[in-house]
Amino acid sequence: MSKEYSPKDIEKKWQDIWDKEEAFKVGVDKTKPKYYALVEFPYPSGQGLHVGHPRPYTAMDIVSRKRRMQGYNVLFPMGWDAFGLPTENYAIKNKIHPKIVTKNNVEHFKNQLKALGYSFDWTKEVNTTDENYYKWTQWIFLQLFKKGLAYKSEMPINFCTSCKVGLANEEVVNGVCERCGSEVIRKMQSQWMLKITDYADKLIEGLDHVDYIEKVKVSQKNWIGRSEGAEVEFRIKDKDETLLIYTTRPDTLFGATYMVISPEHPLIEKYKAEIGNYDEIAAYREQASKKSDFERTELAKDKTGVCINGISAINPVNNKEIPVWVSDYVLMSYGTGAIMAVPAHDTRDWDFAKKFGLPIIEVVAGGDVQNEAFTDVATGKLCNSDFLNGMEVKDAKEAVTKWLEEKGIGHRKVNFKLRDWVFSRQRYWGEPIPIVKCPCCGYVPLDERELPLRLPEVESYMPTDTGESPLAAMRDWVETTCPKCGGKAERETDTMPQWAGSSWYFLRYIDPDNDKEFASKEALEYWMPVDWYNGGMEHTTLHLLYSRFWHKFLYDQNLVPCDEPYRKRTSHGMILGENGEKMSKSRGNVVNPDDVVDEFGADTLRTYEMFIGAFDLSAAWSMEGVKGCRRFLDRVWKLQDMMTEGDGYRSEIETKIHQTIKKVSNDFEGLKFNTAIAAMMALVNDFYKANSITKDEYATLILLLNPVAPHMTEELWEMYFGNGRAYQQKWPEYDEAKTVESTVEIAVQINGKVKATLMVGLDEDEASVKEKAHVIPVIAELTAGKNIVKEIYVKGRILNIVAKN
RNA sequence: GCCGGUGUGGCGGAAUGGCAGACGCAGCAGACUCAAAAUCUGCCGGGGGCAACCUCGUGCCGGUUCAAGUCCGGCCACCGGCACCA
Repeated sequence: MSKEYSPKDIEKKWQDIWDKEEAFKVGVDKTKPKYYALVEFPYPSGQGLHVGHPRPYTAMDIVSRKRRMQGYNVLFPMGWDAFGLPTENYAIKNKIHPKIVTKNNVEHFKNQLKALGYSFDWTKEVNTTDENYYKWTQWIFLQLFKKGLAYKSEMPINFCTSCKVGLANEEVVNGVCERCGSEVIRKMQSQWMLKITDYADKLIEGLDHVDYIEKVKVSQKNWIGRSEGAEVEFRIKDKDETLLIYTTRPDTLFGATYMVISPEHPLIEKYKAEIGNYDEIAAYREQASKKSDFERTELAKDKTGVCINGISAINPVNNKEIPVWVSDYVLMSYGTGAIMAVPAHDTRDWDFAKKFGLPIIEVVAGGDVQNEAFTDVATGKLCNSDFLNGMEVKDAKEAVTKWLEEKGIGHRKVNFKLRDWVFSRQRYWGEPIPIVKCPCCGYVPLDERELPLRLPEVESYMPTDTGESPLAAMRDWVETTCPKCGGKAERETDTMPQWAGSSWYFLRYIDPDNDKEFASKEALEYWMPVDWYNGGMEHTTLHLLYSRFWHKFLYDQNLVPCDEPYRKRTSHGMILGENGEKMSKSRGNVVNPDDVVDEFGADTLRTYEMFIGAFDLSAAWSMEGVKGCRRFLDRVWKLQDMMTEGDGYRSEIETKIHQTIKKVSNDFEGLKFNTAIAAMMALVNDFYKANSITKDEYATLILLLNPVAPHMTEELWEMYFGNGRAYQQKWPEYDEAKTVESTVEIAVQINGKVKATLMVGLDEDEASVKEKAHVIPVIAELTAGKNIVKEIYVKGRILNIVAKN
């Protein structure tokens, strides 16, 4: 009898061996095909590894290990996205430098990851908070600045009235501060912005050339929100003034019965003197600006507004005079901040018109516009629209746009929902922005040779009362000289957002110790693009979009060899608590991976997380399920007691083995780890039924299972096969011809219902199969005296006899 | 409101339009044991029948097809994201 399977004895042993042998260290090797597998690097929080982390890591570890066995040179790196708020908050609370907090957390995380046996190349480890790393983050920022893609702008920020700090959008939950629950107001502040909107079209277009799961593509496209329409000028009556609007429905121009401008629209101030009810409008604007995000969403349905007295506009298509209103449902930040309102064919305009008794004119026939806005553009023809009458919406849109362009009162225009990226944070624990503000020269970049611009030691990490970064209090750091004129100047005190470091980390992995460039050309040429990147859906419109933007910019500067960074992108589902709810301390349903490893072993945790369900869907944790996976590994372990003297695959199980190799190989690539493991379980069950396994059969099983349960399979390999390590072996191959049985059981149906089964040769001809089927007593009986209308034979699967009375 | 996803046994979940429920969990029975646990073996959707079998069954209603969990049309429920984007 073999000794008992004891993960505790085995797992540490192999982790140490892999370390010592530098088993997964890679370099540029042009004799082999390269494969770059990437998982999102974690934020090293104080809580340590969550049971959700191992799911994507194990998945990509499996792919990496399999690819190595298939002869690829695989880069599978790991690092730390370590700047960020929780660390800073922890530092404030406990008066420990964030650097120390980060160091401790990273150490803890790394130990946990090592205990799970991942085949990361730890020589490529990066940490976004290392000077030698953020030096290059700053360097890329300077390139963006030099190309005019980084600029400073007055922007409203989210300001917590209680904490007195600026908050990122993600930190505002339902209009209140995520940390203290106090009201969040908008406050104007000068912010660094990145012009991601310049890349809006490229970011959409690039999606056509990459293999991302559809969900991700759709989300990114929706987020960028491209729309095609026209800008149209409306004359203001009795003034040498026009009001420019944006519309996606120029075809409905004849239905515009009033106009609406946003409360912040400059027109109001410009004609202050002529507006009869200026005070009323100013009061409305004041009220609108005070609305918190929470109120804005809550009150979204209830339209408010004020008509501007003394100002009216002329609809350019029919010269009709129409009123101009002010309402906060028109946003200054989109389009031109002014719209033409077509209540018959836009639900928001319809709501507004109904509330204020404005006329509703139908211009696309097909609905009942007095009762409901008719917004269907697919059906319906134009009416009440002069030269557009009778046209389809699409044709009318084109015709009227041409007409506007000819008359010089309008033109085609593409708009995006995507806004420029607010890149400033009034925080300590982030990359300092390498810019100096000089009273003579304006914003001046640091000389690249000055990088990295290090974070200074500060007394307090607390943001100041004014909402400035704690760096602002460091006068001796702030006060500097202008790199351009040498005069007195001040450093920028805002830092970069957490998304900065993660926007290019996959490039640094390639050549992490390079002090001349962020990575060498040669290494970039060899490794890029990332072949497969797996990460969370929650990063689709943030990290994933930001990093594509940076990468496209670097490509345009000739600094990287390809325009899209990731060839393939997949996403994993969340791991929920046993009760099906999101794991959280307050719900008391958190599972600690360390405990699972301790009780069952890392291989069991890995197997379970892959077996738990479809990889892209969320799945609830089950301790009973974990036990089942441990049982499976125990059964594989104990197969050693059933080993027979013979080698090769025995004929009675050969087909099953070839089928299993095929299924496991394909399922690993298709992220169907649960069915791959199920197939191996089924094979193991067969060995138990036979109560025997040959050496070669065992070897194949061990290698197939190696990517999932690397420690146990290495141990077994060493015990029985010895020749090198399991991870160094060739991935098992299957013979397509041997994956099919020569005789198969088919179902014989009558009128679609199974009545019997029949063994036939796979290549047996149809006539012979039919003949055999009709001899079956049940079939003969049921078809007796009936008219056989037709018989359908699907090779090796089914014979359906359609019989009628 | 818009976009996306998911609905299959007691549970997690399998099924290129071709025998629904693979594999696992739980449960039941047997073997081993003084006994229990562990392990091994077998059974395991509902209803009916002594039985061989019959019959119903993949959220709901309809359709296409020799054949539908799968395709089409119309709903419902739950989960996630976005949200006055003209």
